[in-house]
Amino acid sequence: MVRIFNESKSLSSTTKFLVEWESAIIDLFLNASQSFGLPKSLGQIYGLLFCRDESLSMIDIMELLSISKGSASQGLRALKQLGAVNSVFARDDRKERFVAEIRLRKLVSGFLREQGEPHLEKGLARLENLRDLLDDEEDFESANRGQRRENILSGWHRQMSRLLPWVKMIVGKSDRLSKKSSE
Amino acid sequence: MVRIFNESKSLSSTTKFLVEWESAIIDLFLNASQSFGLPKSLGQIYGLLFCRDESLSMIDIMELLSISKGSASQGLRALKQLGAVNSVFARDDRKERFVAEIRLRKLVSGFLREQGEPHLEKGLARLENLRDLLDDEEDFESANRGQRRENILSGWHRQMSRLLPWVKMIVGKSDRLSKKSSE
DNA sequence: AAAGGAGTTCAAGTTTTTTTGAACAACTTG
DNA sequence: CAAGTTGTTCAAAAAAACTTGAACTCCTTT
Repeated sequence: MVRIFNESKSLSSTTKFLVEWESAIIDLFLNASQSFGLPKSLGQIYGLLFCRDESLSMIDIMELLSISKGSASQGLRALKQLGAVNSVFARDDRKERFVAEIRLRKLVSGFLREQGEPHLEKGLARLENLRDLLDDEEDFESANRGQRRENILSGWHRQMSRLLPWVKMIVGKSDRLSKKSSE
Repeated sequence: MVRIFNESKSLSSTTKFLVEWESAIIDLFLNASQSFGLPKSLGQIYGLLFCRDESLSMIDIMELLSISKGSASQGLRALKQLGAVNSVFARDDRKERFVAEIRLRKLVSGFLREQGEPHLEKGLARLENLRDLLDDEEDFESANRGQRRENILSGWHRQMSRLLPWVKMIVGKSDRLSKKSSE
């Protein structure tokens, strides 16, 4: 009984193959993903969800993209972490289902939060470490040169820290304006 | 005669080993390089040049970093391409010598020019290709869904294109303000 | 024009990253 | 609670990226 229900639902709502333009979009995201330094599979999975109106289960994704369970599981976890996909839980169904986040503002801020901010923090720790090393430097010339470099790096760090909020703001603003056409 | 001159010059101006804080900075750039999706050796080379006041030849770089001729050559080419290092030609010397570009504005705009803009152009080409595929789509439902996706992607493309000039501007502005401390 | 230095190229080797799939854990159902 | 489903983990395999070094080009010097 339940089985019949599930099958009929799948047939009615989820096309079990990719049409040509969907493959093109998936390939587009695959490339984009790599240029952002993320694994290909993240791009593929996101691209697939981006194409579909209905939510997909992990198994749908594995089958449509011909990727392994492991890739699908890890890819979806990373995408959730980035805020690029959201889970949907349908009652009557034990499976978790996924949809793509299509608000650019959310995508960008998730990316900056997960990829940008950690690097800035790590950079701060490294600068502190550098200051410690400079305190121990005996040679005056060298210590002086190191100090000048430390100043430059501190300045860069400050400027990059200031940049991130602006990026979020600029993308966010345009996003809200263009929302009418996509939602 | 010439040999003696060159040797004495090298000894007086270029320390033939790395001090501790220099290694720390080189390591910092090595990591930064990777998080920007660039090869490690680019970061190492840039980091070394960043530390030194005097220009270095390719051979100096190979020796100080213990990297191969090939890496040094390719790394320096990529860094020049990015605008992150500049060549200096000393007369009396056939070797090309290099110095690091330390103006953040230049570094950021070079990076965006070489990494950001090409991706935006490629994206535009892909969008055109996508439109062609959609024109050929027979199924009405599918074509309609594809059209909605194409609209979203076009919007994103527009917004990202607008973002780049802002980033250059924001970093450029702060850079000019903090210039007094580094130059 | 031979010898030598500076720099480039690229096929082969090395390292790093990504993907796979089998084993496992957690839950439901009959 | 045995059997079935969903999803995670991680060691090993595969793929991708990076580095090396020998061969080569182009200059300059003797």
